[in-house]
Amino acid sequence: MITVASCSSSLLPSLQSLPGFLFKSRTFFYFHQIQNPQRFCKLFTQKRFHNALLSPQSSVQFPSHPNPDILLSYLISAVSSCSSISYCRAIHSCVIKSFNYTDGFIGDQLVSCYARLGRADDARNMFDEMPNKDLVSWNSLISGFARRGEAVDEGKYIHGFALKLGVLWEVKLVNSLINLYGKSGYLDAVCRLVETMPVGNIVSWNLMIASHAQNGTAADGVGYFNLMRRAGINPDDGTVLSLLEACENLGLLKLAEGVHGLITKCGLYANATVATGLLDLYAKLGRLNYSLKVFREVNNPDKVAWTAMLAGYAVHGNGREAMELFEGMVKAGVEPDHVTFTHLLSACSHSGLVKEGKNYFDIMSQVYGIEPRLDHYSCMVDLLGRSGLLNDAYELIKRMPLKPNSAVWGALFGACRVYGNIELGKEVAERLFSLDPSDSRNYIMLSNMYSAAGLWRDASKVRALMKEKGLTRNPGCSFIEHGNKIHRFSVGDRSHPESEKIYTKLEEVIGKIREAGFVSKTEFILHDVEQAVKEDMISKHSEKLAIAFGLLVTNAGMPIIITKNLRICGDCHSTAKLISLIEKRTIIIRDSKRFHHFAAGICSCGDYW
DNA sequence: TTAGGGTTAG
Repeated sequence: MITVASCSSSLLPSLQSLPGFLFKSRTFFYFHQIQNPQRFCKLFTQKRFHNALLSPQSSVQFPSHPNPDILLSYLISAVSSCSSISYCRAIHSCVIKSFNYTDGFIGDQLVSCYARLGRADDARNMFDEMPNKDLVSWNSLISGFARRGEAVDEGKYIHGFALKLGVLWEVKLVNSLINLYGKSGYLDAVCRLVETMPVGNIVSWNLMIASHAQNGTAADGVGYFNLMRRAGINPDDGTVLSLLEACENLGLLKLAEGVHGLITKCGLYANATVATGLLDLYAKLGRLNYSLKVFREVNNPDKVAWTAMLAGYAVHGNGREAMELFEGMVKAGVEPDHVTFTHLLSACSHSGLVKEGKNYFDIMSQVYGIEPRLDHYSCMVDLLGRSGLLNDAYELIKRMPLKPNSAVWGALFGACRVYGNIELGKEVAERLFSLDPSDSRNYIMLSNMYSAAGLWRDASKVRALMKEKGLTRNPGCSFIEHGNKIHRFSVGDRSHPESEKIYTKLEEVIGKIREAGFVSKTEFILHDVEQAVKEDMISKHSEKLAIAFGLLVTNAGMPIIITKNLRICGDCHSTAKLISLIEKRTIIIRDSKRFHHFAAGICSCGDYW
């Protein structure tokens, strides 16, 4: 039994002699009597206690206990499960003050807690305080740095140290280092380490696949998988998760289907992490129907699985479905969290559901006790801005208690561009320039805004500023899968072997839509050049070339799925709509922000691109 | 009477 009592501070001395745990919130002191440690541990994972412990005024005191190690151990495991950095710090200082535990397993646990909470520096400080470090301490520290993903120097330091200590060939340590180097973009070091490694295990293989997937050589990662199979090693959940990551980076649906088959064959489908990873991948590859199929096959989907499906609906612009899914989630008794709400709000915004989005934003804090974060604010600004409520969006930014970041201002900037509000756009652009002076996208967008309004002089000033800062435009390119290969196109690209046919097809299709009365939206060209030249440039945009290629190589009735590295341009957007109508094709384009489904002359984004 | 390290999905 745990008894929880709130009392005034005058009762404190008498309570402190009891075995229990004491903490104070802003107004009350609470005392927990520990008779059943397991329940005690569970208690700390409950949210109502987090709030008290999380408040800045809270402090933690330990009354006497027959075995303080046990008490601390419970506390620390509670810390790691409640993911609270302030609580972790409170325990840390208490450990130092009251018990002076700076080594042994208590120290290891704290290093691990900090590492798992992503606090590499705190983990490092704790680690440095410990006089006796064992392998577990080392591994905990490395995993903390790996999570941060920019720790090559620390990796080298630890690597050298481990060599000196003669513990490098502990497989878990090597794996930690592979992970650290891989996450830090240091693939060379990964390969060198593995070449000299006496013996690895399945985790080492999985990490090799993941390291390649994360560093732009996903095809080599798949190669490692084939080597692994030839070596007679059976894949596990970690293997397929690494492969799913490789699929995402290669963008190959065929490969994803192969991994899906592998998952089924190896009986890994029951693993919630694997199934969720698969459904997320299908959504990212434009196959929302496959995602839904996987989702329906998951037994008792958890919060993450529901949210992954919701995120799929959101990015494809299926707002109503997302809302229904959310209702289903609540009905199933699964508690949504801040990530769920981010995607739900984003779904509302991508579908223009203003009233609904506002309502979800309200109930998020009022019903679910989730305080809005920056992501939620940028969704709300996008939602309001998209429907033309630019002032409301701006007011929300002024009112928000957090310091707006570039995502929040960027959402408003996007709305300024769509609604041609140059005055506000200029102001917002200044904010973005000061927040992120080297992000060329903001300069391009402002310049485009001026160009669209015919303000050529202002547009060229922005371009000059870009040049002065040495910023270049990230070249746009589009990708399309065909015959187990990704075909890449850039503007005016003639490098494809089928180039002649592609241009002929493109001319034919554009001819058809011009006959239907369509005029190129040449305001999307940055430069102030002759109309004819503009039309020529814009007609060779990478997404148009990819569409023409898709029309050539796929059968009638098949959807054409294209990925673009930047936002789709307005002219390509209109062209894709008309092609979908004239050629009777579904065209799906994933740009850097969302999916556009073009069918029968309309786009799922409702023309707010 | 209990706890720590390597891959791990939204």
